[in-house]
Amino acid sequence: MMDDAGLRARKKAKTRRALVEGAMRLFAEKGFEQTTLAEIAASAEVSTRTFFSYFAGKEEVVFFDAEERLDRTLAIVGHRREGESVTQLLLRVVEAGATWDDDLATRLAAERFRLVMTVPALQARALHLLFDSQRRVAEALCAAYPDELDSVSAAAAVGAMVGAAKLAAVMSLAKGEPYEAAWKAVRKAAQVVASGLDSLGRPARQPV
Amino acid sequence: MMDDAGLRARKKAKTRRALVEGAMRLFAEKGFEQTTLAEIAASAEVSTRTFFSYFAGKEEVVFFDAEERLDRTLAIVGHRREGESVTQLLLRVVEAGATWDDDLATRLAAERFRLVMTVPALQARALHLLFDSQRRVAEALCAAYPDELDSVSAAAAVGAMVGAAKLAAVMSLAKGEPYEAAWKAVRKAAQVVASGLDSLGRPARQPV
DNA sequence: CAGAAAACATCATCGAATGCAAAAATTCAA
DNA sequence: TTGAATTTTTGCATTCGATGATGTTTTCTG
Repeated sequence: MMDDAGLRARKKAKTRRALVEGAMRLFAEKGFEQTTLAEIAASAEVSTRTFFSYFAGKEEVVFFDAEERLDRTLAIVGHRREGESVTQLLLRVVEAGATWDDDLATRLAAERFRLVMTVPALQARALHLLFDSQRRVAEALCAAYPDELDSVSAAAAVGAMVGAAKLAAVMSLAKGEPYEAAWKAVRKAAQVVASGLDSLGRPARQPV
Repeated sequence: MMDDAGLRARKKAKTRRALVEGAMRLFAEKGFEQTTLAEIAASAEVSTRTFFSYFAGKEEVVFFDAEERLDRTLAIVGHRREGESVTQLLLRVVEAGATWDDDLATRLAAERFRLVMTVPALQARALHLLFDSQRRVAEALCAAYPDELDSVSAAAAVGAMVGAAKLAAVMSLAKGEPYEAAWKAVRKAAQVVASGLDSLGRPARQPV
């Protein structure tokens, strides 16, 4: 249907935004599980019943931009550069994970991260979303390199890269290190995976 | 406290077992979300309230042996063999994931797998458990190779290996391949990670 | 057997989630 | 502009998972 014209669509987008902002504010103020759906709905001036026509559940609000981000990642994989290797492409995907061009997402990034790290239900939801994304990315990668990758190799590549990046980031941040250090850890992890675990004990290869 | 003697402990173990078996049977018969806690509790002849003193929630029943399996994995990492490389140890851990020595777990393995693949809530829970396990394993690995690994490298290694194995297994099974093929895919994925992603697709290519 | 401790049941409550039908808002065509 | 047609919102009822409080039964210890 029409994408942005129409009062209806605009109002819908506005309500969605209001729900996200209201919910995130409440989560920050009084905690995720302490915030009830009734309160979230009230903060956007809709009924609790209406909430569920925007989000499937309380957790979904926190990941309001997940679909959009996945689409962008799939686009990167789908339009791979000429002569680019699988590894190079995946490193570029990891790198792209750092960029935000969405207002709302940028503003809420820190609070979202804090929530995901502290609320078990959100942690589980985040991992599930990430997992589904990996599957999609692996399929796209397989399609992008039809002559070089079978589906299992593609899955292994994506799983390894994302798995390493994820765990490296979490371990770094769990030690209380700042964002910058965490990103450095992610890049290092990606490099290790790219060049093989066997390179771990040995002197580091020349970084890219 | 005493470990296994005592009527109390035996009865508790028996009840726990009854809850697991009853729940899994009901899940198989009528589906996970169609089964209520009241029914599960009734199948083991306890009150619904008592159920929660055995499991934190309906999903936990399905992963009744998670803790035990993690402990065994940590034991492997903790007692690494003389001269064994990080990669070799991790490959051995992956391999050990295939072994079951628990009656109950063996009998319920197929149904459990089917459930996890089809029920979103269980998928999320499984990923969360796996993630927490990875953190613990990464820490253990770091402790086992204090001279060769920092915590980020250990995290990257574990994340890469587990991530690759997981995604490879799921992709394989999603294609309808049998267990044996899935395990082959897991081993292949582990090998790819061990030798580096760059080894994918192009047999003879200079490292980055 | 008596007292302590653990496990359990009963009762009550809260919140998330869903189905349903009525009401309101928006679109579109005449 | 008016009046359907369609979409969105809402209120209500209900189901179910989860938790707390409290008293009772069962098991353990001496």
